Amino acid sequence: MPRYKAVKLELVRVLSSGEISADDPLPTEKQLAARHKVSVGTIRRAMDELVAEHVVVRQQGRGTFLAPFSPERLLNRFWPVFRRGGSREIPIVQTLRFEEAQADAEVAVALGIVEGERILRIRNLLLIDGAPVLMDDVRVSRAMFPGLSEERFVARENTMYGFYGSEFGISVIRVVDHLHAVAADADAARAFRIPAGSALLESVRVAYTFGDRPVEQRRTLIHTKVYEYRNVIGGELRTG
Amino acid sequence: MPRYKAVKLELVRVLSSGEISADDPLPTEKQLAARHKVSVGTIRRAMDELVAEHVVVRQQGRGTFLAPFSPERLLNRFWPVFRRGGSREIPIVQTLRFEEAQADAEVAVALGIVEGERILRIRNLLLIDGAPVLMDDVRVSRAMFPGLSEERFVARENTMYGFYGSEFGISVIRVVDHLHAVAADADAARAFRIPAGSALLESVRVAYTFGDRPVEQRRTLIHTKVYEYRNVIGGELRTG
DNA sequence: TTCGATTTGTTCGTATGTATT
DNA sequence: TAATACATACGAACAAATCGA
Repeated sequence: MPRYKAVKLELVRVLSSGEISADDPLPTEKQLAARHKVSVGTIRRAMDELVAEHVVVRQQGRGTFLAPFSPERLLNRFWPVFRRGGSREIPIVQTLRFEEAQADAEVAVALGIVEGERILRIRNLLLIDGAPVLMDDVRVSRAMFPGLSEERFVARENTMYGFYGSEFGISVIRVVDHLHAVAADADAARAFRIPAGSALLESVRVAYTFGDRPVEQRRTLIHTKVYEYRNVIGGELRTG
Repeated sequence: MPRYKAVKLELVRVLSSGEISADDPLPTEKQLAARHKVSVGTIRRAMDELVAEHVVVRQQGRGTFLAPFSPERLLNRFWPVFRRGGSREIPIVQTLRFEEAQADAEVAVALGIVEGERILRIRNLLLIDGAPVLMDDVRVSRAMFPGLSEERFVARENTMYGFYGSEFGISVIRVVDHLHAVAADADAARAFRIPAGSALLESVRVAYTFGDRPVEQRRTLIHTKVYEYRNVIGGELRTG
């Protein structure tokens, strides 16, 4: 394995340990080079990959920081819902349910826990311009979020992933969405004020943190009459 | 603008001109460095970005090549349809219609042409394991594909994007999918052998080549009973 | 098969520029 | 202003893969 890969792995290990607060910088290039006994160029090579993967951000003159948990960045990265033909809009979240439960077989597999283990189940309704557009059903391992209560959850001033990060030191770095079209059941029909049987977009998502560790499983129903799920493949290229 | 960016732009310009055949390598680092009067390291910096963007591939000892039009690579990159909970499967394509038409307002905007301009309209049914899973409606500018006939199209031994590349020198490098849930109309119901009104996943895609030039607009209906559209955000990170 | 030339991959070190504190 | 930290650029050396003589 090349040295820059080894350095990168070690950096990720440190970042995922939660020892680095979101606000203070990592050691400088020179310090890291000395510590790992490699040249500054090798540190840069490792850092360049971490930047490309949105794990860290670097600022000239300031330093290198863990990618921030700001709503702006997280929405931009993990919120693929847009007004049809238009831009992203910020939803208002209503928490409908917040309860403890036990993991069934499917959730247990998704979260990498054992069946019957305690989980939290959170249901949210998301409104844009007063109209219900999304309905969320989130399941997380109870053990991964000690001390999380409904009060703290609804009092958060951040996105859910930002909340995971700032309050529990858990960085969501990757999500996998499985998309299907489904017919609205009675619950969904009522929530979206549409006839039962209407077509809805269903997203079953698993979010991961470092080391491929699952953080949450989330089932989302999206009313795509006015909004849509937008996916860009190859969005990196910006060569006029 | 940094010099490596300028070099990169120039490289993209050359690659998009179609002068580089898919099989022969670009000039070597040393040659490019001499030609652009920069160091080899600067050439590498530009190349690294092009590799990250899947525009070129590099092989130690061989050289640098335009990203190949192989079905393997293109399916892996631009085909997000998987068996539910399973892996990607290769569909069989039936071309149902191949005809000339005129661009309506929506297509004209998507393809960056003027309303009424001649287009090709291609409808395909895609089957996996004998079952119809997708229905495609593809629209491309007639002028962009001179000499394209139904015979050549159905005789192709490649994916459509591979065909664009190998026969017309057009590299698809980015696609934007707009996903909605819709109710099956009579046409779709018949094709998929499902009741009219069933929920289907609709993808409206625009594919782009270099310089943000649109290549095709494609409306796809997906029967997500057994298959699904899968989207990974942050798939770059592979740090155990 | 072996060998040598070619080409990219990795690592090092240095110098200079630019943004931040 | 001065010190700090990242950004850009250059050059050099060696390693590893490829290919043809």
